[in-house]
Amino acid sequence: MAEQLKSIEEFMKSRGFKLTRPRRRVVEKLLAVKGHVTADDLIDLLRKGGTPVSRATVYRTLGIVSQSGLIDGHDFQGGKKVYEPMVGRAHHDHLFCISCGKVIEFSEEAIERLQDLVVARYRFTPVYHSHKIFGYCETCTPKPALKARRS
Amino acid sequence: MAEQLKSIEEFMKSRGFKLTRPRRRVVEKLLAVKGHVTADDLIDLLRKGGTPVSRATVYRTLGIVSQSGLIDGHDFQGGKKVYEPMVGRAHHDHLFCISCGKVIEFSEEAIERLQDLVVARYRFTPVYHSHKIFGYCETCTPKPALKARRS
DNA sequence: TTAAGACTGATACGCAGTCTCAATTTGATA
DNA sequence: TATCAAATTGAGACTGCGTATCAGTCTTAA
Repeated sequence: MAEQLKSIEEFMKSRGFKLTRPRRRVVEKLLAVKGHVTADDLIDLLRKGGTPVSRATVYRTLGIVSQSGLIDGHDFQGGKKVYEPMVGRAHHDHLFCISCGKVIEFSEEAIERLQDLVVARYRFTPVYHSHKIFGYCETCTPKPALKARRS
Repeated sequence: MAEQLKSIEEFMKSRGFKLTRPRRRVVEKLLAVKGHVTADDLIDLLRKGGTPVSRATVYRTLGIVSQSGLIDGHDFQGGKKVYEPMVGRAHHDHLFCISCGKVIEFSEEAIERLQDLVVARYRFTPVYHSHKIFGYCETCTPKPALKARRS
């Protein structure tokens, strides 16, 4: 955990940013939460935790740290970005349940390698990618015996 | 083209929607444009074409038709959705150049099949997916001889 | 201590997309 | 063809995420 913070601090230094107290609060809170959080979640958590940080700073900090690859931002529902720490974690992609909102992580080395082939084919230099599969999770999948869910 | 419109009309009928004149205008314009268009592009094109359709109707129509899989909506830049007709086209995914905005389509059967394995593993019922690779296209990729582009 | 520059926070703003609701259109039926 | 209930439309108000602004604060180095 302190290790993770250190990585982020180093990244920021290398880019000429300072890890100020408000920024540290944002990053620490993000690292402390497991799973996905929105910017507003963080703002709330910080305020409730007695260490409020302004919206602007939260957004700015997330923006800066996102560039490092140490945290990832995803857009699942459209219009609300969720963040998750990636420090020390392997890359993964997501299944998103369009009924209950559940997020399942998956990683498939073979897909990653095929992506390498694809980008090579187009002489494209990849920076990051987003691979999301939307559908119904096991519990939300309409059972054959039941009426199909009305969309 | 008329064929494509027919497919869309059938889909709408099957869902209890009418293909009214404003909706037909939106769909026809979308089919006429090759490549990607935003909702605002369509609104402009329709107005300039002398057959204006209100924002609300354009958005509603795109929303309805999107459900059919006959048109696809993508979110490349975050905050502005682009649509493309898919009628009679094979599924494909995208490379997006974060420097010039160029969009390259690719399709990789092997990746699609691996996705099937992934969803089966989690007993997930896929409805649609989005696989985007962001980076630099051939012309925007910084050449080794040149200074690296500042992000 | 001081000055330059980075950062913060309150809030105004931008903008894509949705909602509202009165007016209009549609299409099934008589 | 006339009628009417239901669906749709359009103008514009509204929502909500995220960004820009800018005066005031904090750092840092001399």
